[in-house]
Amino acid sequence: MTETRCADCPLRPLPLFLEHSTDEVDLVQSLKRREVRLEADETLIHEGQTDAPLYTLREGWAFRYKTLSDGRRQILSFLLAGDFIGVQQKMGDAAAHGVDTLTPALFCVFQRDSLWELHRRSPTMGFNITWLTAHEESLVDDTLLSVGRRSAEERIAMLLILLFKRAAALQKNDGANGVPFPLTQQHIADGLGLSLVHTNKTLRKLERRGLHRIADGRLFMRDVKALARLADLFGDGHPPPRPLI
Amino acid sequence: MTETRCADCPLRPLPLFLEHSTDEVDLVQSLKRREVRLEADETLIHEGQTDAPLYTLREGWAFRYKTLSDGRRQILSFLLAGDFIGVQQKMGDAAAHGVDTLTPALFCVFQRDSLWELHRRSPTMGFNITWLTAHEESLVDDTLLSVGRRSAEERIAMLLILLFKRAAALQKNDGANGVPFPLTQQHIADGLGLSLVHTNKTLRKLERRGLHRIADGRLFMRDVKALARLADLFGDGHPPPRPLI
DNA sequence: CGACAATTTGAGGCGCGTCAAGTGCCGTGG
DNA sequence: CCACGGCACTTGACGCGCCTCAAATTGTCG
Repeated sequence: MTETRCADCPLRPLPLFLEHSTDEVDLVQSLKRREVRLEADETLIHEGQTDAPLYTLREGWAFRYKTLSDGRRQILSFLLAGDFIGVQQKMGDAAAHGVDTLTPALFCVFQRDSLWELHRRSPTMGFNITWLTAHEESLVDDTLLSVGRRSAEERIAMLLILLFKRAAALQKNDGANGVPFPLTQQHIADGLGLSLVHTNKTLRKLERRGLHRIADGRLFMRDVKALARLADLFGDGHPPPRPLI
Repeated sequence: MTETRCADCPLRPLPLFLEHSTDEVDLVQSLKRREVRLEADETLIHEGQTDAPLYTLREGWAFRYKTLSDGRRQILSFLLAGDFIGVQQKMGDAAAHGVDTLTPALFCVFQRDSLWELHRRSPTMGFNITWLTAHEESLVDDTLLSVGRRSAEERIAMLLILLFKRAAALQKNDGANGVPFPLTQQHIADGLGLSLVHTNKTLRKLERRGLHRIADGRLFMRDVKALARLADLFGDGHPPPRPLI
């Protein structure tokens, strides 16, 4: 099976992504080692694994998570095409979190020290990476605000809005026909610090009120205004990220 | 009042911090604009403020937070000497979170675009910054796990351990005589997604069990083992960060 | 000594967790 | 073809952890 060259990366044309010089693309190409393809519900990085490489997510959905020793799990963030994976742990260090797929997914693999190489050979790309990393943190900040201070209804409204925006930005039609939504209610619960049962009851309540609809693995927004009001979003949440490549 | 030169920065000798070439220190010095000194309970960055500069925290304690429109507040992370502030927002963007002081504090101020300048002129420092940023995120990850999945007792045990370690790393004596602890119970509550009242009751329970003691603005660890067991820390939590300069 | 903030404690209630069952939708195999 | 098991989703009953309300206590500073 032949691998995609970075120059032909299907993500590049998306309006979301930055333009890069051919030099920059060549640099990234030279650092890329291989690709990995996983099915849904497989794990890319085990919690506590050492020396995990760096990845970018090319296709599909995944998520980062941590678990306590008795099995309680917290999902830290959801990963969509274009996201960066694994910057968090310093070389030689144990991974602080696991990464599992939600759908079949394709990852580009980079050696751990190519992070340094990238900085050295292209400060521009290096700068973009720190910005991307900072943006990732601000997503976690948002989730922390939700989990710490929002009610179950508010948390779910927030999650739906944010995921819808991110997913819609990756497709042509701006989500008018809904967006793919591969999460189970268990994932939603673990992402929001709720129990499965309460998540179900709250989702149904919002759906019965006509705020949204989830069916056949797709999410449809029925009343974004009402959801945004619930989530206490004044403006429009976050501007979309501008990932590398 | 005369300002400290970076070469004489009192933080540099601490074992926690990386060594840097004189070139690197000179570079940082050239980017530094000025210093700001605040009292306790003042705000350095307002939520939603645009074009906030970059800061490093030289002395004192502070914290990052977000609030909902009805006043509910979530503290995202606590800031100690050596921490970096403000990488999160892209230039020209509104600050996604506020920053307040807990104690009198001293900040070094950098222009917003010196982040780019630093990357361009010293890839090494640029690399360190992305790593620092990633480390900051992993702290937030930890808090998110606590707030989402730990009980009140467990959350407080976790917070005490982590703050104790960070504070102890900044002083000579390894915390045998306690460490400074300027948080009020309201700060603890807002950092852990708890109410003030419940925070108080839980703190007292742990204190009566002899696990810790807070008095006169200092924190003493009485039974770290028990606290670590409560917090479900197998190893020793996180390795200390290696900030710039 | 009075004002005010931080801490402490009690009483009562609600949101969300846990337990338990049931439904619907597959995919597999007899 | 239907029986079957498994998984996601759904719903009800009940209990507990944490929230809210209220008030007292302590310490600090003018």
